[in-house]
Amino acid sequence: MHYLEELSPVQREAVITTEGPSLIIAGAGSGKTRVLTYRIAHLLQNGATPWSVLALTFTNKAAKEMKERIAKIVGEKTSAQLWMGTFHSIFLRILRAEAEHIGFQKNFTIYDTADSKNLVSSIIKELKLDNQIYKPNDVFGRISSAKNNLITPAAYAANTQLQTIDRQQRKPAIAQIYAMYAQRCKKASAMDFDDLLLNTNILFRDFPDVLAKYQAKFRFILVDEYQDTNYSQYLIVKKLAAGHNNVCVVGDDAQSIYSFRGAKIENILNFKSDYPTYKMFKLEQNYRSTQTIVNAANSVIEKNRKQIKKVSFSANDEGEKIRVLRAFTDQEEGFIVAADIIDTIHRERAEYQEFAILYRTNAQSRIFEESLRKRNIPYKVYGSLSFYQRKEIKDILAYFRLSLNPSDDEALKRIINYPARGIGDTTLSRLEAIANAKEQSIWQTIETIEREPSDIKGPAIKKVKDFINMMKGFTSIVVTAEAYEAAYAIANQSGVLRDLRDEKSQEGLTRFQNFEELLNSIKEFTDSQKGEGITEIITLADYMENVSLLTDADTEKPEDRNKVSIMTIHSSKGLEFNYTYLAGLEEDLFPSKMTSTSPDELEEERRLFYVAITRAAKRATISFAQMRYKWGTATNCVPSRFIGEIDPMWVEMPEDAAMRQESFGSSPSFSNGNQSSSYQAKGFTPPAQKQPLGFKKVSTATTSSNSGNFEATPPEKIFAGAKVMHERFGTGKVLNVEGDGQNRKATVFFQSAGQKQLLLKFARLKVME
DNA sequence: CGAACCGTATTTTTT
DNA sequence: ATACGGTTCG
Repeated sequence: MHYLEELSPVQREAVITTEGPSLIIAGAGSGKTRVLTYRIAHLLQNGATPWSVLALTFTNKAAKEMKERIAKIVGEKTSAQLWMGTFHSIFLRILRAEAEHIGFQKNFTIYDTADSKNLVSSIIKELKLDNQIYKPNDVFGRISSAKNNLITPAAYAANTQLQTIDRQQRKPAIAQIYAMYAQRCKKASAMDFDDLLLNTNILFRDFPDVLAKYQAKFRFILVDEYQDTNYSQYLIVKKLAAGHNNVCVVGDDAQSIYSFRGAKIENILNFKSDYPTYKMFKLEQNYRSTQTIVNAANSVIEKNRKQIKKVSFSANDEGEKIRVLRAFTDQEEGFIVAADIIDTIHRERAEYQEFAILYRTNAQSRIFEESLRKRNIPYKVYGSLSFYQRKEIKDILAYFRLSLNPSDDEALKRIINYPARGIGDTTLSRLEAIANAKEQSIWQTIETIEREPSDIKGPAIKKVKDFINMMKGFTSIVVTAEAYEAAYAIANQSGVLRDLRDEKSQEGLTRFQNFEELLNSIKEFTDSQKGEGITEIITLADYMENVSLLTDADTEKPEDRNKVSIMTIHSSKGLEFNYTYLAGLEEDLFPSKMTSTSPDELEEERRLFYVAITRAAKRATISFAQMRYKWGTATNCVPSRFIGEIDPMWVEMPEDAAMRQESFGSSPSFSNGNQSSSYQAKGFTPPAQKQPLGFKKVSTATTSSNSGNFEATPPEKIFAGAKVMHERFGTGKVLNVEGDGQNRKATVFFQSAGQKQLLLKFARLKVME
């Protein structure tokens, strides 16, 4: 029972109180994972069977980490039988088992966010709605949040409140789009992420005996990060917990940062009323960070209204003050951080893996990648473009998906003409129209195409038939062959393999390597399954089930160990580093521009800031830039209000600008002198404009080939009344110019084309003398 | 039908 | 800056 001795008195109580509802409020760095793992280990050692324990997490990473730690205590055989995983993966497993109850086939596909958005997009197009008003992103967001609140299409249409909002926003058709979306998913035998939770709720609501079965099965339920559950997840837990009433939730209201995807902080705040017999355990000691860091974080989070009172404290060293670094530009910020990492490594004998650079938006990663690369610092970017979201990977996975589920329209649309086989948009949209009219999948439509009169021509029919026949070969391979064999055969026979191999560019090579990596991962998967004593053939279906919910850092490789981590604050949650750099602390960036209007959202940003600060064990460093490129244009920045919200007692503010100039001798580059005044005020002279006035080369950012080079006049030289020449429209006269900086627009009258409005940044205009 | 090209929107966070 | 959608041309 030695493990109990490694725990503080409160932690121990939280571990051994296994009966009844428990609420564990776990502040940052309070040993939450340790308590959860020991609690599970304790359950198992006191007679609970592993399959009666349900442990729900938010990320695969958290689940994996916990599994490994439990395996060390109770052995891998036992831990492998736990029902431990993300909400999505656990209920996917249950939904597959119970699919027929709710009218789905066992082999249903999972639409990822991209598939979902594509589908929404095509419905908007089909309804001939203006996609400026009905932005697919927005609409999908509405659908998603409806689902997370368990509002079905019918309920949505009947809900006067929602209807009023939609009408006010001039989007009355959302209910209809939602209904069509749901119907299309069903037809394609597909569920999106939100459906996994929604359909679980439907299953439990409509089939009491199924619910009873799982209630009886799961004697002990544990939920990690309870503050981040949405209504749908909350209700699933509540229903299951009604069986044995042994539910243990762990969370920290101060770290609730996912309300944008429907998380309800109220779920943790109201736990006491949902489970009146609950016991509460407050883990208030922070074992991770210095006193300074904990105190600084507390001084910020105090400013939030909604919270459970607790005193987070640290008994570690007092530590150093939080440093604030000021940079002139975003580039300099990258330079400073890289220099400081090198400095710290030399001075404190630190290792790369002890460092993390955290930021608000993924767009900020690039600058740090560049600055670290320049200094030869190894780094790993987390959660940027996930491996599984790369085009080449999605393409080949689409083949697998379609082979397993011919109804999967999104997969079919993706690959019917990849590699190119002469099936164009016209043919595809005609097929789609027929499929929609007959409420069947595109695959079915193609199979029965000759029997119907249609405006699809003979040659086109032959091509789609060939495609289907090829796919039919794959559908039979898929059920009999080993996953790897099937995958290889499909890649080979479909022509994808050749297409990737033929690509000669550097980019193409990377794509081919990614493809190889995918095949390797399939191989690894089958091998590892066999290692676990599974003797049947491991098919591609088995692999796909695993892969569909994998997203980011699940594919961690050993060579990534000793590297600096670069990631968003969101993905840093739950992690810790000795040294952290929190970058881009500027108004409109952090707090984000989108949130600064509503107080609730601002509180969430503040919690996000709290999460960021508390990632550091030894030293936290904050930085901001005074000028940053946004959307390709230079913008002046104001330091974030959050810097001022930290009690000054724990902060070391930047030194004088004059000093800094000596220590950071880089000369930041400027696109133009527009912002020069603020630099000169600090005694800094921007470099002279390199760009000579007059004509300059413009290479459009949109095409990789520079074939379109054209002598053009810089925007500054365009003024009302000037005669100009345009590559396509010929000569014209400028009527007026409006806007500023790079966003200047000119209205030009061309003899050939009439009046045109041109964004000067892109327009290829030449002033005629 | 497909490549080349232009213009616009994008950038808040993710299972 | 870049990704994507839409349009035009071969």
